Amino acid sequence: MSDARYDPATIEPKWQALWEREHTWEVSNDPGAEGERNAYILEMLPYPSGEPHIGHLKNYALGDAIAHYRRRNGQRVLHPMGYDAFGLPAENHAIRTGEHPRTSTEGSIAEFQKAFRRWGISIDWSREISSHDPSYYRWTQWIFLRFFERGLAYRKEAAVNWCPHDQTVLANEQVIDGHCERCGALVELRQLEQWFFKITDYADRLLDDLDTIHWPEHVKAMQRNWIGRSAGAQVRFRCESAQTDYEVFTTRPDTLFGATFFVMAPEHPDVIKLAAGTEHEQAVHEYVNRSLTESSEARGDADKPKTGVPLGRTVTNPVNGEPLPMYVADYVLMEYGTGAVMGVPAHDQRDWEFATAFGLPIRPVVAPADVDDPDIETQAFTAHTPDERLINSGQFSDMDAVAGRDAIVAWLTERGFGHGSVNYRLRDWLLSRQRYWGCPIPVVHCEGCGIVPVPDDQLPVELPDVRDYKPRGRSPLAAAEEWVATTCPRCGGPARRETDTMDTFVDSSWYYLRYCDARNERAPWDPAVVAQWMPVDQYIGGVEHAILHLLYSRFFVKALADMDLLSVQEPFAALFTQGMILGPDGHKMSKSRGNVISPQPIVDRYGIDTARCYVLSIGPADQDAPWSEDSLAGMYRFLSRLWRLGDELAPATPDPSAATTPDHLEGDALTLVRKANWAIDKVTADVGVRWGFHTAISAVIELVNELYRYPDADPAARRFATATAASLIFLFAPHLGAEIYERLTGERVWEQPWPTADQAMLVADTFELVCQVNGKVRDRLTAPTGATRDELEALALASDGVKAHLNGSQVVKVVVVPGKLVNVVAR
RNA sequence: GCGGCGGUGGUGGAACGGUAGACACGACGGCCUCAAAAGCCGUUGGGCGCAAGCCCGUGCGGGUUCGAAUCCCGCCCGCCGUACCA
Repeated sequence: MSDARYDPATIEPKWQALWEREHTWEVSNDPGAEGERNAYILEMLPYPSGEPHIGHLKNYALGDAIAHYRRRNGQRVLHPMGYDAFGLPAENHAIRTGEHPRTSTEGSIAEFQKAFRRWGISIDWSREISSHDPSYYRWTQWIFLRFFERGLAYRKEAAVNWCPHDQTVLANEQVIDGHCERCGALVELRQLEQWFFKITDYADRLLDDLDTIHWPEHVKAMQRNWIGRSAGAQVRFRCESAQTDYEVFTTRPDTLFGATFFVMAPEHPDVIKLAAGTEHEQAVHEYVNRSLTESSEARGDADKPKTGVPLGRTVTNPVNGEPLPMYVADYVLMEYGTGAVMGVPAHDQRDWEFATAFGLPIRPVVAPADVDDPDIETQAFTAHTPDERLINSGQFSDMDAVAGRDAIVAWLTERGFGHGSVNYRLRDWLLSRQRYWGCPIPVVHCEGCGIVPVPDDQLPVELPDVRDYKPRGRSPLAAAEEWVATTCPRCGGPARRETDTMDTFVDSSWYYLRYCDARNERAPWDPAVVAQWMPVDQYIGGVEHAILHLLYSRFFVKALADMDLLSVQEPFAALFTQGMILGPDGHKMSKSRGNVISPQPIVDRYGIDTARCYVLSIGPADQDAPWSEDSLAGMYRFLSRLWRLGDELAPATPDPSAATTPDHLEGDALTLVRKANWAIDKVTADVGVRWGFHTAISAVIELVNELYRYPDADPAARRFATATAASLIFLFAPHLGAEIYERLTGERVWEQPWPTADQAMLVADTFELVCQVNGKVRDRLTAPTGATRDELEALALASDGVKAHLNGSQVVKVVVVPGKLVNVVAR
């Protein structure tokens, strides 16, 4: 056995230099050869802040394994890289240190570039992009203008989430439990004019098309919840004294006869007006003011007792003419539905609590089958039971609840009191930010013309340099007077530039399109080129982007497809969400916990191949798993064992036939070649079908263990088995795989087709027959592979173990699974 | 509440109706060595037994099946997402 040492520090740079020199991983946009298939493998682009961490390593090791696997299966693989370079962390760093965000960001990008090369990731560097580069954000602005032209980007004043710490507005998606996603500050509501994308226009398509993509169920579920489609009806209630109609949205039009009151949100514009002149005017004022100053977190607490104040007026229930007292209460939200609800305390828990607190009548109108009255003593009856029917509902009484609902909606529609309707939880995407380090919004404000888009030929609107990055409630850009002051492209008069910048999620909503045609200077992309690659065949990233990035990107693609700029409806045909690598203590890595493992020292000590194999071997790739230094060392030990085999078996002149099965096999040589074919079969299924990277690596370990078990087997068989191990491990340890494969065969492993298992080698002449009595294993025999059911049954019945356990009892039945086992059922 | 995922040795995990615990880590023992490191070879779910072997074991309780970690029903626990969404 070889006693030379596996030294990744000499092997790895050698191959990296070769791949770099030969541009090995670049693909052109020229159509491939006949029969060649294109594949687009993409990992989520990194946000360049500081240095890459261990999560990046796992992400790119995973994507790289897939990319290599697809290439060797004959596909032309697009595997690019870029940077999501705008954003708050760099800007906050600038506020602290005065260093320009561009300087720190580009420093960080350099770290990532270095790391990706040191990690040997097979990237097509000719397509590299960064979102902060004017040659990129020029097209972000161009896309914004296309959205603007179609009314998909618009300005409106609305109650928006305001982070007092970061001094900027936030999208709904960026508010977590009432706190800022970035800094954790308690978010306030402010009435401000802001830019929005009309993502709500796409709610139905975003929901329906989830059925067309191969994404993890939990991610689809999150998106469904977030879109929050509910079907119901819009119903109009007349307030005679105010001469106004108020509409409500309800998912339960079947309970309309059970309405006993009517509630409006404190933010509802008519609340103050309605109370004016009534005895409740003062109380309503106070209540509304209190609600508006309360944090969204405190107000959103569902356990909070119901509060409210009467408005001193009534509305009329259209189905029965009953007057319903009106209230203002903070459990009604202005943002959802119409900002007003009908109170049906018998069938809605919140209404039940409100009615109980205010002594309002609770009238059941839906009853389960065979029950006269539902139990509403301690809570609302909200369950949907089979065959439930309407009661106390005028002409609709005794109807089946589902039929009754439709009948009531039809009745309302006929008389103009309402109609069926659908509501969404999804709101439009608030995209403007009062911050510096982002893509400028390419419009100007002209006194005469209003909002005027910057013409395409004047793009990009470049981000000016400023001295002070500190947010002061308006964008730091507003201080760049010379930049702000401009002329109106329409009338030529004086105008001011928009000083808000875009949410960085805008930048990352289309980057995967730019990769396809990254150097195009006339357009963001050529639709014909994009059509070659899109959609992304396999997207890989963290589950933290399940809603934001993945929903926004889907919206972008649909909107761009509607403009005939794309021919696909979905950006990512398949998605894989990798699990986190936790600290050695089993907790999420964090500086404050002091459990952060940094990749660089690991790579220096063991080499990147060990690190890559390790992060893919700790468990199923979509699951979280803790870091273990010991297991990492174990992986190094395994790669060393493989390397020593290669070193020992490498002939003076490499022989390409080492990669093919030797002839005339018997004994240990046959065992080894069988094991090699078993490993090919196993790794192919694990990587190609099941995404079982950890079991794939285990299979190669088994193959190597087998080689150590038979050190005296025929060298040709050992070379074949070792070359096979190198060929398979190449997906995860590309440098070592290439090194050993070349030393044994003289060939470049990445230019070799993915190996195919020889079916004849997957079955042996004999197998171990498991003999059970009543389902319990009682014996194991060696049986010939082709044995018939009868032969197997006879073998089993004759075995000592079976006979000992039958011990006189009667055989009722014998189940035979050919090639596997015999189960004798006895009584 | 709702939605999604999960519960298997000391640890990470295998087994996708057919031998529970592959593979790895850790631990223990051995070989090599003056010694150590490295490496190599064993043993390693629990209990009883000198042994052959037997019994018990996949969160809990039922069920389907010749056979269940796996499928079905009912619980318990954990994680993730979301939540006064009418």
